[in-house]
Amino acid sequence: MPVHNSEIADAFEKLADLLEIEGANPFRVRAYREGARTVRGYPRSMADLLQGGEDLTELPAIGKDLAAKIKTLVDTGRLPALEKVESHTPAALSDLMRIQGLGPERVKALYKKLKIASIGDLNRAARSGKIQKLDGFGKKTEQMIIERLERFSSTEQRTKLIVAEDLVAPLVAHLKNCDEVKDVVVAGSYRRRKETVGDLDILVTARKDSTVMDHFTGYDEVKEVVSKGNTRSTVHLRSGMQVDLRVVPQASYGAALHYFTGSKAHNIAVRKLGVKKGYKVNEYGVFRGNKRIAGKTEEEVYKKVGLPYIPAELREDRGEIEAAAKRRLPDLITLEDIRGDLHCHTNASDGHHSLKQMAEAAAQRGYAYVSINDHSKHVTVAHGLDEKRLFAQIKAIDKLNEELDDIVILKSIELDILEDGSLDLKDSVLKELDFTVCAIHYGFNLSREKQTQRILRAMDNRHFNILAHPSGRLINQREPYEFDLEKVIETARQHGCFLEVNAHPDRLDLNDDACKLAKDMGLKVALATDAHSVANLELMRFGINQARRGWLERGDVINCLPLRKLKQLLNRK
DNA sequence: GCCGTTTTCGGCCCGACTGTTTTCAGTCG
Repeated sequence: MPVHNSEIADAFEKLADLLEIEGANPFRVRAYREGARTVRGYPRSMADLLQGGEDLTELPAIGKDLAAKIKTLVDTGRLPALEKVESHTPAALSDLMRIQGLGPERVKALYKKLKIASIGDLNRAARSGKIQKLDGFGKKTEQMIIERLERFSSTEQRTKLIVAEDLVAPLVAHLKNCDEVKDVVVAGSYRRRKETVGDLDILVTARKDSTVMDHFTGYDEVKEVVSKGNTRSTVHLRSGMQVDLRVVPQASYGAALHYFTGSKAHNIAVRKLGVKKGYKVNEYGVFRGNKRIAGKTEEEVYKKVGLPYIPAELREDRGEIEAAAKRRLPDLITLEDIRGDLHCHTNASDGHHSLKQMAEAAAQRGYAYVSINDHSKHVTVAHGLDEKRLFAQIKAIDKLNEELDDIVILKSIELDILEDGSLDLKDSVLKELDFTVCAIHYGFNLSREKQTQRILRAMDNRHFNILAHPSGRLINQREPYEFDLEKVIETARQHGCFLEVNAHPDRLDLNDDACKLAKDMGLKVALATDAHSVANLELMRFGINQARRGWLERGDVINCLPLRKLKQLLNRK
């Protein structure tokens, strides 16, 4: 079993936690955390990079030492440095750090004085009143620990963006109801349009002595006020979502928006640029000495540190700072660039609406074309189409295309890739289609090698055009299956195939990192909703979010092309 | 431990809130 990037990152983070508890050099601790972040977010596996003879110290935040540790982990599956630390500091102490309100100092004190080395120990000690007697702890801290422990197991998961949107709308409306509030904007990962959000960061502009904080904590849905100050408050909603509200004056709006949008890594990089120029950058502005020299808009802040405006979706410190400095930021795709949807179902399989309803809804969105991609016969639960029914659908589409003059329906299918890499329907019917979208719907547990071969073999069929939801993951529900994404991208490029960016908010597959990898490797993608109803066509915007996070431009997405050019690309011959 | 159009050594982002304190440490974002 090859070692996963996430396992390497976990090991580094654990090492960082334990070293921090031991009181190691804080910058050394940070170095492990930053190394972990690089490895976790990297779209290619460290194992593959090493096998290809690449130099890991080329990666950001990876130096000689971490590169050697990664190699050891990949070669042996073990990290001696971590084992050594674990021999004198219990590994489970890093679990205690996951509890909100417990950091390295408190965990160390709990371990040294009360021998607390696990969540269970902590629970017993808190409930027996031992913790409040410790120096630096008190009754409130003990109570806080008990409450957080109760919450600990249930609230680990991040919230899908589309779910967060439903929480945001009424809350923003509530805040706007406060007369003293001018602007309300949701910042954080929500504004960066990340596929999931951990909490909500909301920024409002108002005078410092306004009543907005009372208004905020008085919101109906607030279950618990965690902290409350003049400029910052934190609450938990009944839904379990944590919301941070920050209040800043109008003159700081841009600086605050930039700061609270993050990401943390992006902010640190921007601040470092500021320091180089002799400025201090914080949420109130850009300062030279005590004088604020920028802060009203985000553009101002970027300009002062020598950069053009960077779109929120790119702010992950994944190269956008360097690209901005060279004036080489991508001109990101927008929803208006999309000319059609390339993955839609009808009630012929598991969709809810008819061919005609789907086509008319797509036309209403201003699309020039839409493709119909019902399931193929292997997906029996979805009443997938066999050759005969697909022939019938092809005829129906031909007929409908004659009737409709404002949109073209493309004849397609969501074709199952069988376990041996063959396709679910005969070439005799596939050749009648405009193109195919092919997908894996079972056999998720094949080995990485077999799964990769399955996909590559499928691509050998000249009727294979687009690989749908390439990783098979369902956010918060199902991990991606094992396969070699890089090899799939490379083979797709050679064969004239494409990968889908499935826009459904449960999938968003390819994810952002993979979008960027495809782009860097010269492969275009198809952005498609996998709509199962007329309403689902609206989900395209989530795909746009993910594509923008993956640095994609109009030219990287095949359904930004007019129909004639699209058809040329989809004709493999 | 990483990193370098000042540096291969000496730096490493910045502020708010809480609780336990009599002036600040710890934690978080």
